[in-house]
Amino acid sequence: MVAAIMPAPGKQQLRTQETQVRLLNAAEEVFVRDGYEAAQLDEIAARAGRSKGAVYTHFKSKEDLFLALFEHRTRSFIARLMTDLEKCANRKQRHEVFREFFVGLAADRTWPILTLEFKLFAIRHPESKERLRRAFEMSKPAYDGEVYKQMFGPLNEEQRADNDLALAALGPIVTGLILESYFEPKVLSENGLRRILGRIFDAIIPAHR
Amino acid sequence: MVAAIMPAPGKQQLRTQETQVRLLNAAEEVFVRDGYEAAQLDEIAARAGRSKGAVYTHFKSKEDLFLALFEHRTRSFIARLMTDLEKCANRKQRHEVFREFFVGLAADRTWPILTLEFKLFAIRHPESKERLRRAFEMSKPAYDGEVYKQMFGPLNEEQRADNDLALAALGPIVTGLILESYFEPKVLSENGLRRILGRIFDAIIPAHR
Amino acid sequence: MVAAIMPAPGKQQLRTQETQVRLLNAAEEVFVRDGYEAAQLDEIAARAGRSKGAVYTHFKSKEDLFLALFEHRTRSFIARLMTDLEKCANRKQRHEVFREFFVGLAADRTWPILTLEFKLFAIRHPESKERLRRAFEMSKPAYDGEVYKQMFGPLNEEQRADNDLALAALGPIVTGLILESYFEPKVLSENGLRRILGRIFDAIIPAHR
Amino acid sequence: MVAAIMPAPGKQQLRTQETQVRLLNAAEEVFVRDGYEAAQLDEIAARAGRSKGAVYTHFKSKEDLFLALFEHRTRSFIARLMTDLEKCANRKQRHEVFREFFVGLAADRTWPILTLEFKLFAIRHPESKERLRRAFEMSKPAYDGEVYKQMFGPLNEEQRADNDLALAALGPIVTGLILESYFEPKVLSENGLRRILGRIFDAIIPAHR
DNA sequence: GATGAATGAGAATTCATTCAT
DNA sequence: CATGAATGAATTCTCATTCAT
Repeated sequence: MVAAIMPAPGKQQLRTQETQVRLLNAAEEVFVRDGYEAAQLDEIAARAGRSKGAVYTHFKSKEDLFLALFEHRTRSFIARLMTDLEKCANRKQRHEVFREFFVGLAADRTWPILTLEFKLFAIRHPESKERLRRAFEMSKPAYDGEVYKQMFGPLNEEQRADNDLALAALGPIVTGLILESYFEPKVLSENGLRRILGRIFDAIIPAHR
Repeated sequence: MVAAIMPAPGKQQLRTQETQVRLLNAAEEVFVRDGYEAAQLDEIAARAGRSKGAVYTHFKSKEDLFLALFEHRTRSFIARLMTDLEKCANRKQRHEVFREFFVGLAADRTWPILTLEFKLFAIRHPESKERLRRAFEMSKPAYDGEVYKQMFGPLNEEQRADNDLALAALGPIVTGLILESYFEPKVLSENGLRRILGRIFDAIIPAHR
Repeated sequence: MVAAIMPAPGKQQLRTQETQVRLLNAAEEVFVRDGYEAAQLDEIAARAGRSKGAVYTHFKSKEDLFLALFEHRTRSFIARLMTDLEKCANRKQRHEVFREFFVGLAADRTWPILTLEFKLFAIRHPESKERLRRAFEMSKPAYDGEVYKQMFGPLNEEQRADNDLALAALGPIVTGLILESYFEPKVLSENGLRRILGRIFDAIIPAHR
Repeated sequence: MVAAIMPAPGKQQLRTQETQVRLLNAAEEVFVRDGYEAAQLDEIAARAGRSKGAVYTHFKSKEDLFLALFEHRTRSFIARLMTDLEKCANRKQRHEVFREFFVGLAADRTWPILTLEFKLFAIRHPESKERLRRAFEMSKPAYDGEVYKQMFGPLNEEQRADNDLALAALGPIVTGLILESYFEPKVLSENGLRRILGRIFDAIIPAHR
């Protein structure tokens, strides 16, 4: 949409854009693998096929890169979820799709671990509060407004509170379990993970009534 | 009982012991607050009222201190759980106590976050595999042998597998949720946390039959 | 000649090169004055008019800087000797020049002490064997091949062995005596040093036949 | 002789003395192997079967231990040489014994390397001048007075200067060559070392006239 | 005299960040 | 826009030295 009102990008701009994308992808790999603190800009740049300096052309600092990455991925994540939900014809289907979306998070640790790193960062860097808050707001819209109503129907106050609590718990539960499955794959295989996630989902998210 | 066969500790030994305890306590505070990477030995020493060098009298390195801390706390954790369970008269009580123990983890983020840091460390430092494995083994005995049988009664193979899966999931779930409640206390209050933990426990751990 | 086929070096490259040279010169001063262990990168950097970090841009470690310095100086040393020898018209002149080269080492302690430090380092850091060996090989070519024959003429096996022994002894003898003359300049003045070096040379290196 | 005027040492004193000896022996090993700077009091103490603290009961500092060691070994060295020389019946024999003593230094690197370390230390620690001077004086008496005359006979001024020069050179030459033979044993074997030392001795020390 | 816990002044090294080219 | 040399603050770890026991 932004592109629509802009002139076709020149070669320079394409390169710039490509660099951004490469840097973000490389950053994701490295931040997820090593954690925010241990991640080195050097390596991120190298993986992106760029030099350290290029990072600073595009991002103000390590922190900026990290937060930009999180914002970017959050946008995609939400967009994906919304797209999936919008395709649904009725509440039952939406419930089904949402459940599968949740259980399906077991398949790739990238997003959950990135989220984990982000929250640890947020807790430990209260200085950056403002931007963190904004980044975080971004991850919520799915639960507000129309979509919400369409998924859960009309709820009284208590039901609504319960539901919100459960929704807030879903992400963190995946994150905790993904980490565990990565730590002890034998005990918590991807399949086991899916099974337990399903059970939990069914226990805390009220089925389509 | 150990003390009975040992000579009264001299002043030297008392001081040594006190230093150890102080260092471990300080380390816990700092590692939990800042994470392994960002934690500074400097501050740990200062909080313990000792000099940087003293840390190295007692621990080989930052990593050694971290792992020693985890081992120490794991021992206490398991011991506490076992003690609680041993006081129980029957299976029903044991189930009750275990449930409360689990839900009660919501009260203090120290242990869950320490566990989280440990697992992140383990995943990211495969070099230390051997010691990590041993540290981790330490956290399991509660689920083996007598106690296990006394808690869950005789189980067929499938039930046993299911149960083990659920048990393995409990800790990570608390960790994920504690982190979230710390990150967004308004959405996930301690009380909300307890409620949702209870619901999850009941959903995945078979009730007393 | 090399310059002829290379593009004129940019300012960047010039500065880089200058930094290298400055660092090596500073390193030489400090390593020779203080010895490998006591030498501080801090001071080397300061003397070179650069920051500590700059050392690490050019060298992997203190050890790397030290060995690079030795390699560099060895190359110069050998090149100087070879140049001197190549100018000679006949064996007698070569013998003369070689003798003067040897005796002339008395004039500056830098090279002999650097050699001394290198050998002490080599003996005490067997881990670095491979690089040490290579560095050392570099100091030998003068004694092989053409030049050798041109200097000493045809030798039978025993003569050759004797000659090699004597050649191997020359350097260490200078080193030992330079150190002594530095330690006790009154007893072993530069002049005395030259005199005794001459006598030793004449005793162990067969004169022009 | 000192013992003669002292009461028989009590057990305490014996232990004290043993500790001293053990510490000096351990110090010698470690200083020779690692050099002054890299030598660790910890290891010296451990090798002596004592604790770090014990070193400080007997010596004021690392430097003190090092210098005490050098003084001690110098005394022994001189004593050994003097004893050997005193047994001789005539000048020719003395010359012979002295030559063998010199050449025989090839057999053990301990003393030459200790001397080397001492001289490097002296050059690099001019603060300790006074004590260093005294330690060094200790190593000269053999060349003064009676023994000297008995060895070399009456010399005119020039001969005397020449002789002193040569004598001053002997030690440093051994040191340089020992180090080399340790660095490159294949090129400079112990035997080669002896041969070359012999040649040099004969070239610079006037034969018995 | 001997011990070893504790100190604390460094040392090497790392790495985010800057900036001239 | 991209590079990478240079910076320098920060951090872990070392080790001679002290001192209460």
